[in-house]
Amino acid sequence: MTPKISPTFTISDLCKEYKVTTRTVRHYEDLGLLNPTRRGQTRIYSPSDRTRLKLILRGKRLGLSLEDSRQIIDMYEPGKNNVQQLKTLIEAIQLQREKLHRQLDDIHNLMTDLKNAESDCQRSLAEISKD
Amino acid sequence: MTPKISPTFTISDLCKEYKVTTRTVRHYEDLGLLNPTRRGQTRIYSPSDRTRLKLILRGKRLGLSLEDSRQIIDMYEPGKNNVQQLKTLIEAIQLQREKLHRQLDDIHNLMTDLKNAESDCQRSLAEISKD
DNA sequence: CAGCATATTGACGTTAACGTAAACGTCAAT
DNA sequence: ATTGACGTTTACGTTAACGTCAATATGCTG
Repeated sequence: MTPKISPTFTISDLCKEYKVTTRTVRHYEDLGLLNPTRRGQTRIYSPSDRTRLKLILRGKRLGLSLEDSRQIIDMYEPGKNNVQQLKTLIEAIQLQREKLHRQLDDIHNLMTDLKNAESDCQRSLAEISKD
Repeated sequence: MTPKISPTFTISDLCKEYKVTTRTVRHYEDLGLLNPTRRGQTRIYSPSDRTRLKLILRGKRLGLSLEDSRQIIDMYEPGKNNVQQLKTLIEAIQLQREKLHRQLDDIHNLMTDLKNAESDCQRSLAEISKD
């Protein structure tokens, strides 16, 4: 078995891929959201680091704070063996899910509103072109 | 026909209803998102003001900036007669709708992730209780 | 090996969205 | 006439999430 060698990324690799600045990526590291290894003093990012970054940015698009994202990402790694911790974690997950449900509602409503607004505009345009 | 008299609200009425502080509501006014009338120097809010506040808060839950919300709310009032303005407005509306579609995608993915995370937790719990 | 791109670490600056505190007006009830 | 409960303006403070330098190191490339 040839030991699968996973690819690595430089900071600018990730920055180009996700359209963020190096400052942003380093900032996420300051907050403990990313933990790249080092070659010398240069940061080396693993595929898992890359995924975490992707998840952070998804969180941002949903209006989550970086702190929120950090917690959510931590939910994916059930390193917690303690029963109580597991139960607490499940509760936290369910809370997040409920929040997402509400957000789905909001989006649906806003989409409807915008659809109507657009229809109104179209109608106005049609009116105008009638002369 | 008795002229329908619409209800009015004080600042604290709205604050209680939507769980925000007076500072927040006044802040929205500073930014031009609300325009209450005055009785003396006291703010009087109309049902329409109330609706606008509700829309602003919905925007916030979706991660919109106040500036974004202001623009979106303006989209509902097509006071724009000019053809070019209407076309520009329609484009803006469509952009917002695309963004919402992306957000729907993000939410769906995040929901799936959380569902899986929860399943993992449940399984771990089941494992533990097997002794 | 010189040069240039790319990396690093500070450290101060900025913007959005309020918080917080002071100092004051208003009105109804005691 | 004083006491609350609510309202107002003004203004400085705070937090999150980076931006923007500056000074310095590292590493490939001709």
